[in-house]
Amino acid sequence: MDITIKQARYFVAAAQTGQVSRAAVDLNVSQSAVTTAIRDLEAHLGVRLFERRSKGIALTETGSRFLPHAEEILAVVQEAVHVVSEQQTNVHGKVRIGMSYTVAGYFAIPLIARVRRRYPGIELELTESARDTIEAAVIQNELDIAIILTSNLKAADFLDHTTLVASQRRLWLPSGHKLAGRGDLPLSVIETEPYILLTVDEAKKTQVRYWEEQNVSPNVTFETSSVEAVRTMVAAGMGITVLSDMVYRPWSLEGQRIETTDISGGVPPMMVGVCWKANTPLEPAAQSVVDFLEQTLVDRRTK
Amino acid sequence: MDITIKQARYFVAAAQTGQVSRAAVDLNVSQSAVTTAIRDLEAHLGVRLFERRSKGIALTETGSRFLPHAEEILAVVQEAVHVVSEQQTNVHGKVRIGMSYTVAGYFAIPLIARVRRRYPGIELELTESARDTIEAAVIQNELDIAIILTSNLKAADFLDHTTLVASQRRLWLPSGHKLAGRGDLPLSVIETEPYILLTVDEAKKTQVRYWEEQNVSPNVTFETSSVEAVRTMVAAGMGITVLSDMVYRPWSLEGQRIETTDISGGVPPMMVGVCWKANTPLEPAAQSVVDFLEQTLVDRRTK
DNA sequence: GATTGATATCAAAAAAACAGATATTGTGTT
DNA sequence: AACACAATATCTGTTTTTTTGATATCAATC
Repeated sequence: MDITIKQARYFVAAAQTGQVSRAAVDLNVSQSAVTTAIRDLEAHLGVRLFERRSKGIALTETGSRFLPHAEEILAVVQEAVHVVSEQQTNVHGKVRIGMSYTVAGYFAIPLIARVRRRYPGIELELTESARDTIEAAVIQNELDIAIILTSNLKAADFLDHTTLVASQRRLWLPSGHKLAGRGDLPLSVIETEPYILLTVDEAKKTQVRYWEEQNVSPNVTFETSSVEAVRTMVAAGMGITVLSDMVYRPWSLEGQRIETTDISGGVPPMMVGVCWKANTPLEPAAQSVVDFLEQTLVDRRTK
Repeated sequence: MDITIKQARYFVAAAQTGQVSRAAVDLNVSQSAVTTAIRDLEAHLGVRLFERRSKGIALTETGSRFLPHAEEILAVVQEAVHVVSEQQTNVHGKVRIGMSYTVAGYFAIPLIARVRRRYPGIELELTESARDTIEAAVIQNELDIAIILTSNLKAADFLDHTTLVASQRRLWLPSGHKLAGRGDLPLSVIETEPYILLTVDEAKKTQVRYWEEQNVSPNVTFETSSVEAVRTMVAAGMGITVLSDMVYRPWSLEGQRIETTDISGGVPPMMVGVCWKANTPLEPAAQSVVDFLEQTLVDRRTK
């Protein structure tokens, strides 16, 4: 009548390890328990979640759509269990939070929803806008905190910050591309392959920066501000790109697979963090939010 | 090792009906199944979720904190199951959404999180601000849609809308108040009892409006813009108020109980809806979001 | 075609959930 | 104080589900 939390947990473990047997070891149960849990889950949902391969399993397109939901189930359950053991959080007040667009879309909103449930006494006021605008607003006390990319803070002297996640940048390739599955390619491959450049937020500026540092000039054949467009084009074999794991999904909207490969020679990860006005103590409510975000993200795998 | 979805479902049913036996009937299981599920859940969490009373059960403070989380678990599970059965939603584009503060805090954010998971190809841009500002922005094409109180739209001629929820307004009383448990009191009781007035957003204006319609002049002893402050003051016996179920919680932050009573003679419910520029077809992405919101809210109890 | 490294299947055992009957509890009434 | 009433709690046997451990199967590679 219903899927179970256990099924979700086994599914997530299997998806993350890419192997039923390894997931079983991690979960301290037998391999057959995981296999049957996944089989029952698939039967219940009426879809195939994994492709069975000789080396393990790989998410189907449906499976990769289901994965974030399954993770969300586990997160929500954990949070529900947690909330009752905490003594009442009496913090209240208003916290004004700024987020840049990509961060909001791929990262912050689910966290914000959790903050709201956790601190019912705190009123949150959210704003999405460009990084520069947000930095300025924090400095002018128009925002209390900001969740933004912290790698290249402009007003770094006037802002304190902590990092929430460091999301690895990897090379995105269409499935079956000649470079796929090699691992540890040098960044210079983007000079010979057609390159799709994402221009949203400060993605372009960041990329240009580390190209220059490594003296690489990519062969840009298309620029777009839409992550989905990049995904579609890469999947269609129109080019390759380098983007962070935070925005990576293994399938394009059209259902074609996208692979990733590590890049050797140090492409910096994308740093997302929370920042606030330097040398100014935060209001208790804002401090609670910052603490919660740090704490929540500590035991999260960098994905 | 884990709570189960079934336990969450039974708990929610019991909390909503206020009776284990009634919940059991609704769920088509035996009363003992519900009782043991709740007992196991309480044992697992190590807290008491209900007070057992002769007429049924009532949430403890901890239980009422747990309830929204349990509901969230069920919602997330339902959504996870739903997402795999849908064929791929290819909609993409950008949708700019405006929300007023109260709506964002108590209603919209969890929905927005769901929209994001449901339509990964849609980029959402969120803005919170005052109702007037949002209406203007929609008309000037600076926002695509707005989630706001629709009872008193200012620019109603230029905006189309559909209602998402109608949240009943009820009288809030401290536990043990002489008027508690009576049911169907006339609105005129607020003339004799000290009244706490919420001033956030347009709450004040709305209240004044239906006071005038019914020729009632309340005995306002305190005004505040914080819902939590209202809750605390009512719980502490400093006055009573009339607010919608959307912002109602049975316990104050300090852990004191708040009761509600129906009001006879037609206090209008709070209408929350989504609106967009009249006579202008919505972009497909925005249309999808509107459709999703309507559809999601249809089978939700008006709480 | 044998080996390796993975998943799938099967049957028995263990654990969990359920229904139905009964006990208990708390309120209000007489 | 005893009783009736209306609810929840507990107990027991049964059914269902999950797990395990052993074995079968499959695909790639040597």
